Amino acid sequence: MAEESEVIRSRGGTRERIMDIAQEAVLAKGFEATSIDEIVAAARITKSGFFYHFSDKTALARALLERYLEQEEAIFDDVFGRAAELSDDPLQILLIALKLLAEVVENLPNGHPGCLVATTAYQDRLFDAEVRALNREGVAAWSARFRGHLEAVATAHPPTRPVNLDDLADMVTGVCEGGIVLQKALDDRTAMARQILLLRTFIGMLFR
Amino acid sequence: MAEESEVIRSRGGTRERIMDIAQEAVLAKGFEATSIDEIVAAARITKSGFFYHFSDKTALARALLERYLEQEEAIFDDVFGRAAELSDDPLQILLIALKLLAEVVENLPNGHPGCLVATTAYQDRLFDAEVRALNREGVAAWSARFRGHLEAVATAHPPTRPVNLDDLADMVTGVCEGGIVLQKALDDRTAMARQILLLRTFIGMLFR
DNA sequence: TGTACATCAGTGAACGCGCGTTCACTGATGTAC
DNA sequence: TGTACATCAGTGAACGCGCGTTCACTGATGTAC
Repeated sequence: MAEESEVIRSRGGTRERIMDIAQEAVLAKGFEATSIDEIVAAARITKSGFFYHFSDKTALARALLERYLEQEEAIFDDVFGRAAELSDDPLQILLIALKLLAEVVENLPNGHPGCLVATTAYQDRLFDAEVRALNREGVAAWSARFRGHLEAVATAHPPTRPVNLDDLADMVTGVCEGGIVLQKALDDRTAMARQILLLRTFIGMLFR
Repeated sequence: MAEESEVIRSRGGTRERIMDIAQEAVLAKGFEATSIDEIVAAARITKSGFFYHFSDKTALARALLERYLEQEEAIFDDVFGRAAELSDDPLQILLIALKLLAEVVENLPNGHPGCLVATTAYQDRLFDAEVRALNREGVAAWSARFRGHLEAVATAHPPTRPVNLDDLADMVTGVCEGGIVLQKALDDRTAMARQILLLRTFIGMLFR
């Protein structure tokens, strides 16, 4: 019975497995409270095995954040890409993309597990300038993307009230971040999707 | 020269000083990364002095969160109280209150230092059911307050589009939380106030 | 007003455990000739 | 096809430091009679 849990060398997958386990723990307890011991126990390797993949614990933090930012970019590419196939109007594309985004986060198994950008921001004294810069640039890239779409929308449909498009672009990120905090604090896995849909309603009102 | 830093027993103020120091550190590094050693060094007492005021470290977490929730309630009492003196119309009261709230957070010395509810939510596996319940009830109380105001607004000024008032009430909290994350991640101390003012614009549009 | 006792707000020394990190080593797979 | 060597993906044992917590004690202030 102990034999069935024999070691299966998962060729090349160990690093990703370490990161998956670490990310889940970091989003639930914070970075410092997540020990290498608990990670390697869950990953079924030894501590030295961890240090083969990461030179030290801060290298894990950097790798986690880099991977997370790439994954989020991929999600945004996906929803805006699918939206662009369904309409030619910039406003419709944005509204469809926000609807798709709400669906994506709603359909995650246990709701959105948390944003690594937010935990990093709330623990930034733990990290060096490089990680903080990565976090800043990650959020700035999201805002730049949304800002681009919003400019196209505003050109085709002048807003009914004067608004700062930079602030509105930031609000897309902000409502997502706030939605996740609500979700975690209220223990309500639907909060984030509902917040995104409400922002969508406001954007729909503004540009018509 | 070493003599001038003599011990001044700050009658009764030590506990508050411990909590001020701890809160600043918790909002910048997380709870577990904030050591009792560093707190007592900054507070100029010994470790045993800390344990005179708090039975253990989790008692500090609970006290911090309780105090924070009370302080936030006081701020909301203040802005809605001042707003109610300036108008009789529910919509105007809400819009004035949001403007005052934006001013309050903008005028904090270094911007809003961070929300303890958000850090707690992002580290909830560190805490027991009591602290998690406190956090949930704190956010629920904010939403209930906003929801009350929104009902009065909706009665006097029917919304121009169908919206769920519960979601909108949550959004006031959510935009604040998201604004703080943006502020920290982008290192831009004005982000939170601008997000609140943008939400105010949307609310103004919705009820007219 | 004086004395006895209680409470307040801490001090100082010690504790064991868990943490991140290092280092010499290993067995399986890949590559060159 | 066989052999030599290099690289990959780890293992196992040990390290010292910092962490939260405990415990016996203390000196100043407050209260009862």
